[in-house]
Amino acid sequence: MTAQRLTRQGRKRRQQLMSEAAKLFAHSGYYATRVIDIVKSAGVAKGLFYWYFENKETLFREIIKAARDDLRRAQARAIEGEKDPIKRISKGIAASLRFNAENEHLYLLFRSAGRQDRFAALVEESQQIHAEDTAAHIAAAIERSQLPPGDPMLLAHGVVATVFQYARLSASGSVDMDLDALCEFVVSYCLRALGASEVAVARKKARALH
Amino acid sequence: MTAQRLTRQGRKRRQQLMSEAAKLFAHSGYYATRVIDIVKSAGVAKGLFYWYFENKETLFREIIKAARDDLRRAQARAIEGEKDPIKRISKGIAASLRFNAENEHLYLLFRSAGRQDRFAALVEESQQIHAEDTAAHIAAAIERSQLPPGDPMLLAHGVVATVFQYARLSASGSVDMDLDALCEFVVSYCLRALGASEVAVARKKARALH
Amino acid sequence: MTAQRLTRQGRKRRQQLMSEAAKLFAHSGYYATRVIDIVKSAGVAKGLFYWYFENKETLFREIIKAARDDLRRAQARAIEGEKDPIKRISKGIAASLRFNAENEHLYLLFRSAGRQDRFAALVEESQQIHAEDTAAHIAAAIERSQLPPGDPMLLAHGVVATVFQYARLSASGSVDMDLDALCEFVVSYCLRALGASEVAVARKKARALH
Amino acid sequence: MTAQRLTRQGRKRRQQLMSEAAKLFAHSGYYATRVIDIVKSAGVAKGLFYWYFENKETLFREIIKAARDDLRRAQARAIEGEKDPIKRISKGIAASLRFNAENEHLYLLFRSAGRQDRFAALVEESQQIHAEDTAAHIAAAIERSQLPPGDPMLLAHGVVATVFQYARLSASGSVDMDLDALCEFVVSYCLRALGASEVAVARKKARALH
DNA sequence: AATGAATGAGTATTCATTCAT
DNA sequence: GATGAATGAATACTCATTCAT
Repeated sequence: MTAQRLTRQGRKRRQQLMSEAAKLFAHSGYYATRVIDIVKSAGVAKGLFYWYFENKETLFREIIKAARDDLRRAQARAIEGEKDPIKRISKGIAASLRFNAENEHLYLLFRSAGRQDRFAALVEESQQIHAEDTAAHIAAAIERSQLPPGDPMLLAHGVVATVFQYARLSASGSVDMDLDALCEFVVSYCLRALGASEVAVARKKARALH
Repeated sequence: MTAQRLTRQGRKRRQQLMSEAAKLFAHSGYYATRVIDIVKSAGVAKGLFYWYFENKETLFREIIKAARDDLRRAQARAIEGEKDPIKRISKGIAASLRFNAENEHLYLLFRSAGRQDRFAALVEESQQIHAEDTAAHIAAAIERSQLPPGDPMLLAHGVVATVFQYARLSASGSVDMDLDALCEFVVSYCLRALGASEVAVARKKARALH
Repeated sequence: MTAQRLTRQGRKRRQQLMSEAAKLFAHSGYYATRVIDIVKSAGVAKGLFYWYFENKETLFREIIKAARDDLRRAQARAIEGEKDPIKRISKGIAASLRFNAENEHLYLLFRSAGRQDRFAALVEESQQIHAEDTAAHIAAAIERSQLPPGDPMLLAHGVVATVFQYARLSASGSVDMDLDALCEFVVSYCLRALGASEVAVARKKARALH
Repeated sequence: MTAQRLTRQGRKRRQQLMSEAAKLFAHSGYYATRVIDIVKSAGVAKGLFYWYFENKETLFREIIKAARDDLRRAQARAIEGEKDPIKRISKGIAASLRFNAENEHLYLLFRSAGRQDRFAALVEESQQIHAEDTAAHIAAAIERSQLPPGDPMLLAHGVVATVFQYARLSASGSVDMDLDALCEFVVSYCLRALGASEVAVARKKARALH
């Protein structure tokens, strides 16, 4: 591979290779997917791979990052315009679950990455970003007393783990709920965990006292 | 390797190899740990590995299962004699966190396994077993109205994911709480998620009405 | 190795490897010939072997089959245009002996194969094909009363064994006849065994009676 | 292994190992039969093998020689007391076929040996011995004008090959004759090949002329 | 005699990467 | 841009043989 300016056809080819690779990585994991599998499924010769990519590892990282950004964008779109922090959290959770359902292979890819020690840092970093996004909303909610006091980042990590766990269960077919029901379940599970219901009860009580 | 009768020395050697292997697998992962690394770190010849184990993969699985069983035993010991379902859940969570803290390398090993596609099923299975253990207590708690109604397995999966997430954060040094504080935090987080606090509030209210 | 389109150079290289391998297998046998010996004697890197062949065993089988077909072709060429069954048998026998004399290494290869249990079936099969070729001529000769009645396949096996035995003796230098004399000897030996001379005598007698 | 005087039990054990080894070698061939297979099927530990035998190869040779001698003895017994050379040839052929039928595993062993380049000489030598036995009778028959003139060794090789070929076919189940019929067929096939029938015809004619 | 432990040389095969055309 | 050829380091696993007890 050389630093390069690609023609239109070149960009297309590169894109094609990435997309085939993503599928294969998602399905079989990093080690089990050989360079030759990728080029074969794109119908080109082995040597061409190195025209477009530096090596297998770099390609993998690139794919992972792209997947992560896609997910982030999906969340941003879902939250857009929503001001209430609790609702932002809820919508973000639902968007994650939906994204995973719709892009199962990106999700699998992400999981597969997390399974390779070489990429653990990358995934850790992604989860961190994710957690930070969530933590911001939690902090805002705490600020407005919609949630009881607590460390936003710490709580956010719990939420992220929960969402991923249920996305996994859903993808593996272990849960036979429809997507809407699952979203509703996970959202309320997380809100309870964050203490939203206690606050609601307390508020009611407070209001009653007046 | 062949079916065999081991002498005391043999059992010792086998044990030694397993333990060296566990450390290496935990530290470097399955692929990066070569058979030769294992025997070298035990100070014996290559061929001896195959006297005791069928192959690298089988050994790895064996180690994973042993680790899983160790964790389970630790939980069982912690819960022993405790009748109250909610307390069983709480003690189980704390035991898991403690076990991970004390046996960091077994924990890392477990994670490493989850990262290899070849062993995904094994880890999945372990998580399932784990979730079932937890689900039993949740069901009992619901039965006694200590928790609001819900699908025990579904809820259990959320708990398991949460516990593992925080064990991970703690192991990676991302949380600077001491172990006791962490246990307390995770326990209350999970109980809230399961709805324990709502029930408590409801009960209080009920009692107040009389 | 993967299904592939070979360039001219590729076909040439593949051919070269096969031919080097054939020599080595013939000389040292299957087990004693290592993949590295083959590539070394072709002056290429180890990995290239697996670009052209699936593995050592497959290559060996391929070579054996090629040798068998070569022999068959040599026989076919020798018989071509000959109508008389007895002469077809005779020419076939002579052609086999000549082929073995001229392609001693293919012959040795063939023997080497017969010596490996893994390939016994392959050689058995070849002998069968061989015997069938011969049996067809024997049947025709019986039909025309050039040979006394008998089971053609059964008789053919005797002929095949005899021919191979003498080819072996000749190759090992145990017989100090020239090739022509050997051919003559073996042909008449086999024809006698098939009963050709009795028939000839009977015919003479019959003619004498008229 | 050390030069040794064995106790009664020792001789028994050694015999047992040889017999198990013979079966395994016959069934799977030299390379495919591992030392461990031998000791296992005798129910003893690996190390014991080297108490009784120098190594695998030596054992194999020993077994081969024993098998060859058994066959020779069987032939000698069959011929014993028979004075007529032609009948000695016939009885020898029949005895060989019968021996192979009755001791299929020794026969297979012998074949297996012939298939290994390391033992080719051993088998060649055995065939030579065999051929010499037969050649002696052929020479005697020629002497008495029971067979037409010819090189006895050369002819004997043809007979040996034929006998082995049919023994093989019979063992592999390719011929569905009973043993007696097969003996009769092979005997007359060989006698024809040696020219016995021509001589008989010539004699008849000669007698007629008087 | 007998056992099970230990050795280590030997070999096939894989696969990312580079090269020549 | 594209192809197929070529490289070679890396690694799991086998098995005859020897050793200590």
